Amino acid sequence: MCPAIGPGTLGRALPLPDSRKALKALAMVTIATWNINSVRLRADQVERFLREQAPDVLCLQEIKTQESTFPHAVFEAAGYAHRVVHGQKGYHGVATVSRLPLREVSRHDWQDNGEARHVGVELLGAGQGLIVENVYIPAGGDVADRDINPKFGQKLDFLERMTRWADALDRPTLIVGDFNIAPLDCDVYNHKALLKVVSHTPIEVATLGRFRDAHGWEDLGRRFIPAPERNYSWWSYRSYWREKDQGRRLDHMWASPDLAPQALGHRIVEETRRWDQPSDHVPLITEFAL
DNA sequence: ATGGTGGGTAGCCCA
Repeated sequence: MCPAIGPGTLGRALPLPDSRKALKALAMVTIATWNINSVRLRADQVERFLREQAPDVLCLQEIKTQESTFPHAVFEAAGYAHRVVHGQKGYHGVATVSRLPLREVSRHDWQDNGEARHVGVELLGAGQGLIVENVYIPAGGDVADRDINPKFGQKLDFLERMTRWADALDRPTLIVGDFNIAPLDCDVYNHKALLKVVSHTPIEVATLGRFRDAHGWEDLGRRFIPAPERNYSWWSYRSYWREKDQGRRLDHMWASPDLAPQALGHRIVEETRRWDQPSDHVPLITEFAL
């Protein structure tokens, strides 16, 4: 008779799931974000960006169109066969396009007003299981007082709702997009001059800080380009601001604590701001080993 | 320091 082999003994001798995980090659995945300010007007610029930079995933904000008029053919021809579009006619709108398979997992409306400002996806191929949240936080109007300017209050409320949501997240997550807030003193060209300017007011910075702390997000832009190095992502269209390099860091890529160690590099593609008829924002790209 | 730009849309709204 063969000696009995207990299943527990066998299990300890061959911990198969862990072994397979350790042997699996890491996938290099690059993810980009760009407020494009009309994807139809600048479809050729997006195509050029994809050709020159070749990110695996691109998160777009301010596409300014609905799903039915999104320039799908341009992305299809460029090899971005996987697309999730949360659009609306004329305003706002976000889309995530990818060379890797993905599926939509969230389509939040943090203001309950129908504005299309957030879409989340899960990667299914390389980088399988990673959640990529693509968000376009409201600009907030001109006056930093919610009693005078309801849009400013809506911006803060949007962030508070995202904060309660982020507190409960339990999967590796990257959140990217146009946050419309420059949080650090060195994220604007003149900290003191912008303290009362929407995008850099102390209450916005504090509210964004609570969102960060709710999940322990790591600001990849400042991990790879440490303060106080210049790190702008947006310049006004007005020529005298551009000429003086009066920019702000409004666009961000933040990693959850379990994802952050897998980020290998990060850069700003500032040259797009010098193309003809550019977006007022430039793209950011992060490379991960997943 | 400045909406004195730029986009969408259709008689202004949004950034």
